[in-house]
Amino acid sequence: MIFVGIVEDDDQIRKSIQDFLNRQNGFQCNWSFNSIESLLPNLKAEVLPQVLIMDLGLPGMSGIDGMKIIKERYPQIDLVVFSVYNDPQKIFDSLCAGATGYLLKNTPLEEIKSGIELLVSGGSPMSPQIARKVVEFFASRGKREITSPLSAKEKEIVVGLVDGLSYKLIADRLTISIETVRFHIKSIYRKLHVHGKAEVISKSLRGEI
Amino acid sequence: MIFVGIVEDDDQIRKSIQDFLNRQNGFQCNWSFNSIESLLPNLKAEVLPQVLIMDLGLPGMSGIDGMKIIKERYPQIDLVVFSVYNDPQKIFDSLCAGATGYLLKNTPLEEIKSGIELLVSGGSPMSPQIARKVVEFFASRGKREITSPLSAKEKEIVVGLVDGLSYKLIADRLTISIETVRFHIKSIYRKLHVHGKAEVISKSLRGEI
DNA sequence: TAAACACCCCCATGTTTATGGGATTGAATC
DNA sequence: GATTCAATCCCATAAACATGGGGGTGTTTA
Repeated sequence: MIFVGIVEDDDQIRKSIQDFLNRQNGFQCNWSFNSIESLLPNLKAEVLPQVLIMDLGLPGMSGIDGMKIIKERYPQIDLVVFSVYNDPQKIFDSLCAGATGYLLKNTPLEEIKSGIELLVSGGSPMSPQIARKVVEFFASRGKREITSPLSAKEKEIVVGLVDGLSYKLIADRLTISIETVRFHIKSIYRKLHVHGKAEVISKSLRGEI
Repeated sequence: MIFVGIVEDDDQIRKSIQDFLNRQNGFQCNWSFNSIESLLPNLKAEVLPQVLIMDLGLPGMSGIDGMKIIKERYPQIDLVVFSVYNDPQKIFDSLCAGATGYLLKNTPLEEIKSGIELLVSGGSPMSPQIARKVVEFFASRGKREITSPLSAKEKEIVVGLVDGLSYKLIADRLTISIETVRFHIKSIYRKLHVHGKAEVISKSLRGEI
C-alpha cells in the first residue's frame, strides 16, 4: 500500500486525483490540503505519507518554500511537483528544494499513478518537457573549452589561483620561477580582460574559461 | 519515419537492437558501427540519423569523447546513451557531452523504442535509476544556508569579493568604511578557516557558504 | 625564413591584502 | 544589568599582488 498526500488549491483537481488514487489497488490518499499552512500541522512523525503531490502556485506559502520545510523535517517523504509551470527556474528551484519528481498538470491520471509507483521504486517521474530541460542544463555546462583563449600552461596557473595558492606556491607546484608565474598571469589578465585574480577565479568556476 | 544509428561494440546487442527497430513501423536503423572511429567517416551532412544510440565503453575513443565530436559537427543529432554504467560521473559527463537521453543496458527493446519516440518528440528518455541520480544532483545543491556561520553583513562582503571588487569598492557599495570591510573580512577568514580571498571566492561559488 | 606564439626568466614601483592590535555603539540574550 | 555579538571605525606592518618594462629559447606556420 502506498500512502499519498496532495497539496493543491484547486478543489476540483485535488479531489479528482484523490478519488482516482483511492480507487486504485495499493493506493491510499488521505492527506488532502489546499495550502502548506494547512498541511504542516497535520504531519505527525508516526503516520506520514510516503509521497506528497505538491502544487507550486499555492495561496500563502509557495510550494517551493513548503517543500524546503517538509524535506527538512521529514526527509523520508518523496515530493513530486504537480504544476503548470515549465520554466527552468521553477524546475531547478523545485529540485533544489527537494522534489524528486516533476509532473506537468496536463499529465493523465493513469500516468500520475505510474509516476508514483516509479517514485517509490527509486525512480524520478518527470514529464518529457521537464526531463529535457533538466538535461539541457548539463549540456550548457559542456559546450566550452574550444574557444578558451588560454594556453595549456596558463590554464594550469588558473587552477593554482582557484586553489587559493600564492604565486610562490604556484611556482613550486609547476616547478617554474615566480617571475614566470607573474608573466603568465599578466597574459591571462590581458586575454580575459580582467584586472585581478578574483575575477579569474570567478570566471573559471563559472565555466567561462 | 525515424532514422536511427547505433554505436555498440557488442555485435549481439547491436544487431538485436538494429533488427528489432527495423521490424517496427516508422523506424529505420541503417547506421550500425562498433566504434566511434568507424562511425565518423560515414556521417555525411546530407543523410544523417536523427537519433544515435551510443555505448560508452567502446574500443578506441570513448563514447563520451565521441559524443562531444558528433555534437560539435552535427548538433541536430539526438544522442541517447546505452550503457551499463550508472555512476554519477559517467552520467554527468555524458549529459555535458551532449547526450539527451540515458538508458541502462537492461532496458527492454520495447522501451528503447518508446524512448526514441519520446526523444524525437522533445523528451529525454532516462532509466529510472538515472533520472533519480540526476535529480539528486540538484538536491545536493539545495541543502545549505542553515549552517552558514557568516552573518548577513559578512555575506554581503563575500558577494563583493566574488564580484572581484577591491576593499575600497566594497566599502563604497555598502556605504561603510574600508576599515569596516577589513574587519569583516578578518572575521570571515577566521570563521571559514581560510587565509585569502581566493579561497573565499572558491568556497562561495561551490556553494559551501 | 620571418612572424607568431608559448614558454622561460629578471627588475622596479606602486597598490592591495592579510593580520595583528584597539575602541565604540546598539541589539539581543540571559 | 551584565554579557554577548554584530557592526562600525582607526592604526600599523609585512606580505602579496598588478603592471610596466626588459631579456631570452624553442616550435609552428605562413
